[in-house]
Amino acid sequence: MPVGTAGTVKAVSQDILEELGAQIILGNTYHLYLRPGHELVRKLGGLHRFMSWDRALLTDSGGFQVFSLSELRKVKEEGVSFRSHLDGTSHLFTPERSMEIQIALGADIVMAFDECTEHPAERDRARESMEMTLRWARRSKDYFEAHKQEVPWSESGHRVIGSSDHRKSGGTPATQPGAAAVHESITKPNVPALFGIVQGGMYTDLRRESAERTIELDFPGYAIGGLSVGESRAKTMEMIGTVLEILPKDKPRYVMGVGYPEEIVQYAAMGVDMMDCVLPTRAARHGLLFTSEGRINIKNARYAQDQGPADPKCRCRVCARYTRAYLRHLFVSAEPLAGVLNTVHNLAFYLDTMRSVRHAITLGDLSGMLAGSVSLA
RNA sequence: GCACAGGUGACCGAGUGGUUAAUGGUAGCAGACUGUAAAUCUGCCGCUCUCCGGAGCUACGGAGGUUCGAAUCCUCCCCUGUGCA
Repeated sequence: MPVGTAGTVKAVSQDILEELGAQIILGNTYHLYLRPGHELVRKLGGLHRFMSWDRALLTDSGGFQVFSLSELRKVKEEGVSFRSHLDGTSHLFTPERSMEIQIALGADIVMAFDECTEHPAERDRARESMEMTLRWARRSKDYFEAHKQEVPWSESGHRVIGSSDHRKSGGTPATQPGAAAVHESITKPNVPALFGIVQGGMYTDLRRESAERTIELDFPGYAIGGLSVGESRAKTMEMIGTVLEILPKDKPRYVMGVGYPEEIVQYAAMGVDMMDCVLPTRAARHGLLFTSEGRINIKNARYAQDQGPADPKCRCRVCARYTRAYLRHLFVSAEPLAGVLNTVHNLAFYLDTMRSVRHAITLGDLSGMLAGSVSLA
């Protein structure tokens, strides 16, 4: 899942995301609450409609910002008080508030408000954090069940611009004739789903307990959070493996915030269904490209006269059209197009990788990909 | 020709007797980035060695000089800009 924190997957437009085959993207509660404000988004018909994205949308609860904005927040039982990174104003985030905002945004998948435990964390601290996340999960669910609303603008999958009540008019696209056909086969549930989040630091028994007690709350999907926060990859794998043994296989299992191409293939092979990561998009804007030949830093002098595509095996529109020499020039020149093209390629690479994973799963054999994944990046 | 103002490392530009191989930028070279405070951040950036602690050279237009010590003060010369002839 490409990450689109502020209602946009940075540097690429929605039509390109569709072309790349992205089926779902993320939005972020904290960021959209601060700007432009969830009430405004609700008033404008929900986040799908606001950003013209009629495929699936998942909103993160703000739990990660508890971790990443640690300088600007204070965690209490009731919730987390943040000082806005934009203007310094104070805001209280509670599980109920997070749900209220996410419901207003109108995402298809809503995440429980959790505390992303920092690393390293002492055992007692990790337990305390895990317990808090469990209590917040309960509160998130209670509020969500009592207040959830139909997901706006995603019923038919038809893209309808300029009509706020297209469903009432029979779902007929009001404008953009022909556009509907592109997404005709895509249907989404009307009712949003709330996912619980497993925490527990880097302690297998806490992870296990967190998973078991989160399952007791009975969510339609489960996420594993608090990973890739500085621990070794072996540790990440250990935690994922431990939790996957417990989480039900017939529900989506989502590892939050991972990873490098070779990592996400491994996680998928372990049984992970969903992942999101800023890496392909952020790295792209910083000049790092993921290719079948490994990572390349496009700003390196060695590419100044390289007439080949970013990735000779990639079939994306960027690789089909532009040379490494040109991509380097754009980056070195700080041209905005550099970030755009690099992002398109990296997302293509990630989404292609996952398409291959799905294909391999369909064929019943992921081992070949795993063997080959060493060369992925 | 005269009068002012200047000449600093690839470039711009601080520094006006001593912690100065010389502040800052830019350019250049490389690295980091994992539920996005990130089109961001970090390192290197005179030359030669290095056991990476450092060592030795050469440097602030040129040549002399003053001084224990000079990019900084003095003399002459060269060059640039502006104004006047």
